[in-house]
Amino acid sequence: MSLTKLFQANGLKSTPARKKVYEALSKTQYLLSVDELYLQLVTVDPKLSISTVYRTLESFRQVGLVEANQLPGEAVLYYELSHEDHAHHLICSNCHKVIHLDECPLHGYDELIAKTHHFTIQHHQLDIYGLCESCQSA
Amino acid sequence: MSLTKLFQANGLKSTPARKKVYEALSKTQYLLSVDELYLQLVTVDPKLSISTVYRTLESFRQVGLVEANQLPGEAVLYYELSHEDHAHHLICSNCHKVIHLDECPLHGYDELIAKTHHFTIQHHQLDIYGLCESCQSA
DNA sequence: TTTTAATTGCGAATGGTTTGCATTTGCATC
DNA sequence: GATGCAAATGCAAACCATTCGCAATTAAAA
Repeated sequence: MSLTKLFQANGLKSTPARKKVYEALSKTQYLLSVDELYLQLVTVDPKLSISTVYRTLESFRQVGLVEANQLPGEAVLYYELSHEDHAHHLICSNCHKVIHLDECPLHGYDELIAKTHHFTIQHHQLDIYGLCESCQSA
Repeated sequence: MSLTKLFQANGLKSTPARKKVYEALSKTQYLLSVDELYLQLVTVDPKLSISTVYRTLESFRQVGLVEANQLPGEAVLYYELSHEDHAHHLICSNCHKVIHLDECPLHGYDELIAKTHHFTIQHHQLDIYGLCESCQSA
């Protein structure tokens, strides 16, 4: 499916800025902040506005194309394309390289815990932080 | 151990503001934002500055007395007293009531995953979100 | 091609957090 | 208990990531 069709299928107009943002996210194995994304894209399109990057990511997020992640101790959000069934991550604290876990290590244990405490569970968040192979060497 | 001694043991002077912040955190079962904490304390001490609340929490955090939590979709941090061995939470999305899990549901499975992907693990984050009993009724 | 609503760029506004600085306050020492 | 000094505080200003208003541009349906 072309990007244009993907966007239109989600009720979004296909624009150069949106294509660039999507392509940048699809090519990286790292979580990217708005700033990182903007700095990377503005070199190609000097009149790109950072507002557009914010708005594009928010549009994408609303239709489920991207996901926003908060990293411990950092104020900014880090974005990645959505990967269904890949809710959990192995994240390099240093370079923000991310590996998607294709299985939830909890295996429903969260629901058991919630029930014990009379909670109605909505969702859970699990991320594992460490150093990736390259960052260990450096 | 008195609060004064607790603070001094951590290299912090014992001040009224710090006692108030600590007491407020020790009495609640909810995660509290800086603002919530400030609004609560300023009624007792009208000339308390919100800067002091920020600085107090940051001092506490640095010596490990409190922990800061980010809630999904919220920009502000939520604080609680540190509970050793209670790294994971059951958090009510509505009222921010928190229940501390006294066991890690991963049981070291995170290290196994990390090893598989050549990551050196540093830490992980696991929080379960839902509605507490009171918020389910309401 | 025309029309219309969505998108963009730009700059200003926002809001949570931090900082500078003068004042106050713990608390160690006398 | 009085004194001295570094730490803590209050206040206002600064900061900075993010959002917003608005006019100009552009995608895409008619």
